[in-house]
Amino acid sequence: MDKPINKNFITNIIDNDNTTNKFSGRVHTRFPPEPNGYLHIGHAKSICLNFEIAQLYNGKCNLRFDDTNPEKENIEYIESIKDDIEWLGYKWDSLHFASDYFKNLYEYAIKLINDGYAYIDSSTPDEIKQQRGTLTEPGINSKDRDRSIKDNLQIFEAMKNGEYKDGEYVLRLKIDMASPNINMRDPVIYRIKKYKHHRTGNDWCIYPMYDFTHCISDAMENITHSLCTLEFEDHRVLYDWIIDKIDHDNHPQQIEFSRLSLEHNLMSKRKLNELIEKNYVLGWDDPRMPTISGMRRRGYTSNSIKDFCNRIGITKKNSSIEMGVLENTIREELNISSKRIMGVLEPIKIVITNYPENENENIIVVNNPNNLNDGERSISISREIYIDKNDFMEFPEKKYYRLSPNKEVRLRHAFNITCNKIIKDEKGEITKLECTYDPISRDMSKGNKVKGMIHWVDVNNCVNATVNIYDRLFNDSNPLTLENFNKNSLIIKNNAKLEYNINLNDPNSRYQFERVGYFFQDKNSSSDNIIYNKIVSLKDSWGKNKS
RNA sequence: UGGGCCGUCGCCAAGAGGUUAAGGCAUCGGGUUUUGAUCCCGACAUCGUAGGUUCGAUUCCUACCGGCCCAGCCA
Repeated sequence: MDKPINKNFITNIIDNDNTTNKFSGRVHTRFPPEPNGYLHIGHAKSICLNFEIAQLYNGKCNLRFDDTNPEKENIEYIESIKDDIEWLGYKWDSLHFASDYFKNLYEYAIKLINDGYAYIDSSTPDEIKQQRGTLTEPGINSKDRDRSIKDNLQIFEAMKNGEYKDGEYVLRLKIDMASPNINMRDPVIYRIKKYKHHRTGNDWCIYPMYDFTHCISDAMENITHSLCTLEFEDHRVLYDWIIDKIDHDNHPQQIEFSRLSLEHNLMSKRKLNELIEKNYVLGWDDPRMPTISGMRRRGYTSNSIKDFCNRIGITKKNSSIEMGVLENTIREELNISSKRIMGVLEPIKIVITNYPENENENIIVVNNPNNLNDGERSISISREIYIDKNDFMEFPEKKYYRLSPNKEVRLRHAFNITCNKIIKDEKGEITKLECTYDPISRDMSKGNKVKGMIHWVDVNNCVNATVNIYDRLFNDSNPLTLENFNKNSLIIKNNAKLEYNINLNDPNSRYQFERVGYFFQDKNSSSDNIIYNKIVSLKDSWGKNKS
């Protein structure tokens, strides 16, 4: 997707800012993740927005880790986030950590104390909660609200020096306990937390909170447009209040847009982590996960993810995107870019009784009928082949036009066969089919016209593989808990037979297994355990009508 | 019930006083095609409701209705 980002209400705001010269024509965004989990497709929406906007306006986009809560954050997450952004194909203009600003933040806090805009509170968390009031009732002032500036300064410094225990004191802004906006009721901006930080070690035992940190970090980085999700709308007045009170000359504009939600998925780092902890999935990069790393492992391309983000748009409306939009995006790309091969997921053996033994023939076929530049390959067929179990029905339902007893069907790229005999084991399971082929039908124009065409693989010229078939993570379109987990979200086909032309040494190539779907080699695939993951099915208007 | 937002086709989403109310996904027809795929053609909304302003409103105003967010020393 090299086309530019679609215009949206945010680009409209920027266009307007540019005409009024609000930021002298500058556009500088940032993507500010907290390193407390892996990035998911919802983050991709934000990443694309921020980076694409910077690109569109010849501006800049920073990557800044919002690492103000050492208890939840770690280096593994930082590395994975950088890795995912790079994989998406974006380059940040500069890399920052909120923790780099701890000193500045501390100094700004002192300024606010000096100016009478912040005070030290010794209230307990419970007292603070009580005094905050409710949605409909105003809060009441803390007993410490009028502590002297001198005392505030002295205690704040002692807090920093580690002289108090966790929770003993906090620094709060002095705004308005009666504000209808609860965020303005003297928010806590510093807490004591004697916890080793992944970057600053034990340098600090007080840590600034989001509301105080984020706006100042934006201002310091010269950000112009601070894009965030809807739940921060109520925080914008506080954001503006702080920038005004510290009197910073760069006052970024916070603009909120709605989060992405994808049907049949969860988009909460906490719950995704729970899926891992409770062994519903194998890890952050499990191909079923809506994480960037999971989708990458499954076989989604970075372009398809960017294209998807562009298609869904940016608004302030809460919305939920159907899986079909995502699936169609990757299908559209892969239809053009991926070579076709044949692959049988659940094999049934067919013996073509009138085909000579110990012989085989090679057939030249195009790699991608929708992209002839992909060239041709040679496939092999002989007396014994495999076809997929669901391409045969002993008692065919109406309009089933694949293989069934005494019916003729065409083998893709080869010739027509007719099923003459079903061979079953003692349990009644079909083990083999005996068919005859019509030599004349090698020439399509000469054989019988048949409606059905199925894929197959030569028994003597194929590779064994395990194929993972994925389905939606949750059955419910809007899962709220893990209870609705789809137990069939992973079905392992461990006896698949793939056409020998598949290039096992090229882990980056994606294939269409004809009539089935698009597949990608799993990262754990090896020469003695070949594993492919289904990225997405082909559309199937027949199967769909049945279920 | 305080405050902040949102409401255009099944799902997204343009449009901002006069438009045939874009486009994508989905769906339904039909045509190519021996991948039930792709591709191509066609069908598919009067804009949450009710009033008002106006020659004229999805676009402005008012009131309702419906939905989301906020009472962490999380972000």
